[in-house]
Amino acid sequence: MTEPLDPAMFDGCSDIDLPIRFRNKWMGKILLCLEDGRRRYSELQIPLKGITPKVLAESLRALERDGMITRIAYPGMPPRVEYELTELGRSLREPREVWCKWVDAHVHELLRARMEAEGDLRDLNAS
Amino acid sequence: MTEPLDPAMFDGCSDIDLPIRFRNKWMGKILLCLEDGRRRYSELQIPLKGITPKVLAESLRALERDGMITRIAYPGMPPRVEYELTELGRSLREPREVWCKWVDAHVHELLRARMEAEGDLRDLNAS
DNA sequence: CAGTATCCCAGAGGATACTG
DNA sequence: CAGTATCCTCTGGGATACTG
Repeated sequence: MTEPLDPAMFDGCSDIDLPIRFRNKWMGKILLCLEDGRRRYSELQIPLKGITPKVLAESLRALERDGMITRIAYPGMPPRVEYELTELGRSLREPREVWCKWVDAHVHELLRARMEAEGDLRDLNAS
Repeated sequence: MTEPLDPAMFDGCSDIDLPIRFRNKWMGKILLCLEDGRRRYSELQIPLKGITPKVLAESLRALERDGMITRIAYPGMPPRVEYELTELGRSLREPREVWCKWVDAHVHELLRARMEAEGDLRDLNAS
């Protein structure tokens, strides 16, 4: 039989808890957008449909603080700023791709499960 | 040079957007707790230090709706309920481990980056 | 034991307008 | 162009008490 769970199971185990910053809605997309080269602020806004300037700026600052990206500002008018992945930021590619592969492979099961759950709810409401 | 970013970059690309449910604070830990066997509700509360019954119940319902776990209720008094990973739930192990390995390998760089950022802030405040 | 039922709050994220 | 500044909403998650 399975052993009892250790109360200290996660002590010193930052592995699971740390990625709070990656629970950010846009992080994954921003990182992906930067994966094939430097991008300007305004360039990022295009594929990131719906992101507001405030949220994009905040997300970029957070990624910068975490050492995931570098901000490169060119002096002059009009301003020109580019963002680029650091080595650390680039190293995220592998885990992200593994995750994406999982989703590709299982998204249908997941959606089906959710739809069945919805169906059950409808049944309940109907009764 | 890098090509312009496609405005429709994420169209039909659920890969990045879908895991909203996994942005849940406790999902990773719950899944991990279930990884080596069935667990009772009360057993889960122990390593998940600090989780409230409401949040644990909500998380379990969500995981169930997504087809990640199964709820097994034994009739009788006092009640006894066990949770178990489904095949789908078990398949999450690999991506989770890849992610954990990334954190293990890079947590120091991340923490150092954050501390440096803090330092910069202090410098600013001091000036 | 395995949960609900209530109430509450911080903070993530959005809308809009403005600026060096 | 590359952001700030404000204001606002919403909901994930916590605290506490109660129950079949």
